[in-house]
Amino acid sequence: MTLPGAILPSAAFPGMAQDLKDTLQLPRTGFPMRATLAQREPGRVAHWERLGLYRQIQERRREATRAFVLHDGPPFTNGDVHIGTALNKVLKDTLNRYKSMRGFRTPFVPGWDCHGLPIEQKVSRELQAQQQVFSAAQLRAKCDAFAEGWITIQTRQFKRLGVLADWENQYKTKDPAFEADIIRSFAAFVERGLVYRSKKPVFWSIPFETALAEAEIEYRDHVSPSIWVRFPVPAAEATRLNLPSQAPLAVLIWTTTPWTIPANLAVAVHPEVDYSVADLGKERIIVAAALLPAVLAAAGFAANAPVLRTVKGAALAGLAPRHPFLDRPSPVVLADYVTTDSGTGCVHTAPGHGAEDYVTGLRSGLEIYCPVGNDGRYLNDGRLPADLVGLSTLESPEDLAAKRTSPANIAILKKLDAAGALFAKARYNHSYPHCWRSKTPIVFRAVDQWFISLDRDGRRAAALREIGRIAGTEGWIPRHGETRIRAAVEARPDWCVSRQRSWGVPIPAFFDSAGHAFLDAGVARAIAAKLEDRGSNFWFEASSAEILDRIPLPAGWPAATELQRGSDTLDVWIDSGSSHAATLRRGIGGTQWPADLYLEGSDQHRGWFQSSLWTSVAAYDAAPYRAVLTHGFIVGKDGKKISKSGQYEKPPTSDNYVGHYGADVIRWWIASQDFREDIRVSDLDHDFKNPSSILNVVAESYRLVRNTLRYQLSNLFDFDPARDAVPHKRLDLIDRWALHQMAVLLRDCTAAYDACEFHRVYQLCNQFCAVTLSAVYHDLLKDRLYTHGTRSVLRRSSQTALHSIFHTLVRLLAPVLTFTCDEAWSFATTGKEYADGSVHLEDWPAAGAGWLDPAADAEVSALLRIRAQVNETLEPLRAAGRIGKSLDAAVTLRAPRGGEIAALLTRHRGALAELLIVSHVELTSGEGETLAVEARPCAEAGLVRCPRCWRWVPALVPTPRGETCPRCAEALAP
RNA sequence: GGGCUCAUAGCUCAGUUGGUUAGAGCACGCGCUUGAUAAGCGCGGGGUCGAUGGUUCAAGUCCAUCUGGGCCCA
Repeated sequence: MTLPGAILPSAAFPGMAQDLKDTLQLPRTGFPMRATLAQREPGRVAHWERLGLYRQIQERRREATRAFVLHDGPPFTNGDVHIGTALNKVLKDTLNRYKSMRGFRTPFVPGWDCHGLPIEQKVSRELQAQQQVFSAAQLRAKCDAFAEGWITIQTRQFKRLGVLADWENQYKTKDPAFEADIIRSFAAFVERGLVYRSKKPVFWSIPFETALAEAEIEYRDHVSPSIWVRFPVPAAEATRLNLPSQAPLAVLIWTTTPWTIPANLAVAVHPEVDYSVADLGKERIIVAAALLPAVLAAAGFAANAPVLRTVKGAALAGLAPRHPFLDRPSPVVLADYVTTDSGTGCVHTAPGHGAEDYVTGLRSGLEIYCPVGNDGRYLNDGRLPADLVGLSTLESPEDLAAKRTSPANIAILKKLDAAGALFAKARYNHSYPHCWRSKTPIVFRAVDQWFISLDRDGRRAAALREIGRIAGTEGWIPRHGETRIRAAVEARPDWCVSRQRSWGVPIPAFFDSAGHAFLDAGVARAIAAKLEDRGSNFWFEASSAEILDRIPLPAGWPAATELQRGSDTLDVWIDSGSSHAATLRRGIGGTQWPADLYLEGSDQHRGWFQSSLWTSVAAYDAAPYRAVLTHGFIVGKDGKKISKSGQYEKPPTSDNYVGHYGADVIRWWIASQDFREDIRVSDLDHDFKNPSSILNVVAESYRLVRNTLRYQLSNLFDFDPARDAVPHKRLDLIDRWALHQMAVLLRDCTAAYDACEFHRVYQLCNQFCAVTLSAVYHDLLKDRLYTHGTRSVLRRSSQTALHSIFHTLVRLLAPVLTFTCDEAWSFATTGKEYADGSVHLEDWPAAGAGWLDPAADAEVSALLRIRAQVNETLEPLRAAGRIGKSLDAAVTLRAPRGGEIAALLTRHRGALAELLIVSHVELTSGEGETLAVEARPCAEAGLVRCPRCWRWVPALVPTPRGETCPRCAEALAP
């Protein structure tokens, strides 16, 4: 029936073609090509929960000699898991899974950071909106419920990402036992004598008598008195610094908060700025040269006052002008933040009333002086004039409505005027911070705070020593992490740990009626034990006597009944910084101290890495981690940050990304980029349909890998390794080559995992699947897998290799593609979607004996270079429509006579057609220097096409199912 | 403004101690296949290596300055 030289159109003989097709060993698998991850992954999450996969993995490594403890940094419990948080958790999960497969015991206890202002503020705003009056304990209960709600949600979102963790033993900073350990961490600082009391300025709401956080501030337009004030320079002082002394001389300052003048302790100037001594006739003033005209204009002077001297600010340092109405000097100090944008260039400095003033005060050894009480009134501290005592700095809503300034301001203006110090005054419109609840202007005032000294008892030196020790074992990854934390630790001022908040861990301090503070490590520990038992609300609800009941008080303490408990809470950085003590030290969930690794964003050099280091160095004189690995931040496709909400229609939450792409694609994306630098992501709006967007490219790559696994699975449907495996020595050359490539990939990927360079795993595997397997190995294997009979040794040889490669690859990728690999592994081992086992319970793959085969690699690599040349030759034929698939071509290879290529080709004469995926190869020799390739359609070479295997052969032979090539006839034989 | 850090094809990454015409995968374009088929194969185009200046016989690689990002401070 077959006409020689003609392509058999299968459509003309559909029955027969179908008949023959049925004799092929075509791929078979239930593993779906379409992943539909977003729909199907939740099923596997539930499956893993049923299996208790985390427990099973821990159980399997229970006796492991090596442990890998990755200590989880707690995310804040006030919203959905952000894509950046997802990145962090997935990196941890990937590493844990890898280490577990490598044989490590990998307990992973997840944690939650529950306390803090953002939650307290959100909750109190809600209560406020409901017009509810609430106690601290009530507010705390609401905050607790709020945090708990988000823990539930975030847990689900983390699980959805495929993160495995010991959720039963998770730690929460709000748990009583954890809170107790926070207090014990604090007690360790107390024990070393590091905790002291000092003042620091805070935003203060007078009506509520409370400190405010930045987030509780609203900026509103406000009219303030703007005043220029003389600080007279005594003649002797002027002479001392070689300034004109013949007429009255004054340093001129400018301020919009007259009420802070009584707290003035210095005048700050910039060392590099030029200052003029201007002669106004009756007096001389010192101001920044650049601001002289503006100052003169403000006071109604002509702009042409003669300048007697110009000096750098640095030359004024140490000059001691007098306070305008108090009997004390106000020395000139230097400060870099002084500008000549406004004012006089001579900055009124009250360390108790301003952030920069405070820093300058600390640096210059000034007192942090604040003569204003909680109620906003001047205190009777024996240093203020009697007529000021009791005056309020508050501008009430009535004052504001009447555009009246505060009683304190009015009094100060009068006082300055009376003292002859008021050079000029004006009304000043500006944006000024107001309390979000009372809508009144806040004041900045220093209040007593608890501080931790970082230098006493050699703690800073100890921290730096630990940083160096970790660097010595290459523990800072990347290496410049050391520079960063070292700079942070070296530069950090003493740690202000008290907060005037409710939603936090109470500072176990007491006060007598005179306001003296009492703090003791032993008492603190006893209170920790009590709160561990009764919950920390006990502190807020009970009396001091109840709190201190049966707690022995140290010598020198008043009776408990005379004490009042403090109301401050601890800085939340102490909370999370105590996590190593509250979990690792206690061996929660099988963990141990110190951690092998902390893995967080690089911002934590100044945050958690540092706070953990301080608490640990205080308590144990050692760092709580052996190594610290940091990742960068997620940025948009333009390289700019995406964290600002509102930029996108859909917020960049983990669920939004997972819902579109599936967790495995997100995990594949996370693996694809070098996370030590910025990590780019496409958005969910404009980029969703763009095939070139980052996530769509990654999704495409995912499909490639998935199909590669599917090809292997589907061609192993009739392969039983116990029955059909071919010993390695008897494997066909191309199969040995493939196993060699697999062994190399395994070696390289293992090294990449060990170095936490997942992007190399991505690149290597992508390349391996796309080129080594799909384009080369899998493509040329189709002929023997589909058309050789089940008795074919070559087919079994290839299946042996495919089986090994599949089981290696699926485990190699399991730490990253957790869902897909488990699914593929399940189909491979049971033929079903879900199995009782899991790829995640398997060991890390090992290359079989003989897999590394450089000889086979060299041979096949050389042949593949020839294949590339053949493909190039074939392309014009295809373009001209003379051939379709490469199997339609007959090729002549003319190698240089007696050369290496000729020898190579001769050695593999029998395998060339299959390797090149052509029907016929003819070897000849020629004189040229290089290999010459010629190709023509098989039809023109007098060959006929076998309707079964589609190869062109010299002649067909009859079979019961029609004519086929001799090889197919043999395959069809019973 | 300061500390740390990054910059190689449209995207993600390689580029060893400076040494041939700077590579890969994906994406893109043009074909093929229809027995991996919402798959697979082939071929191809595409980069003044952020900019400028310098060191050198030779610079993506070393140095300086600048520009533009990121994190942390101020």
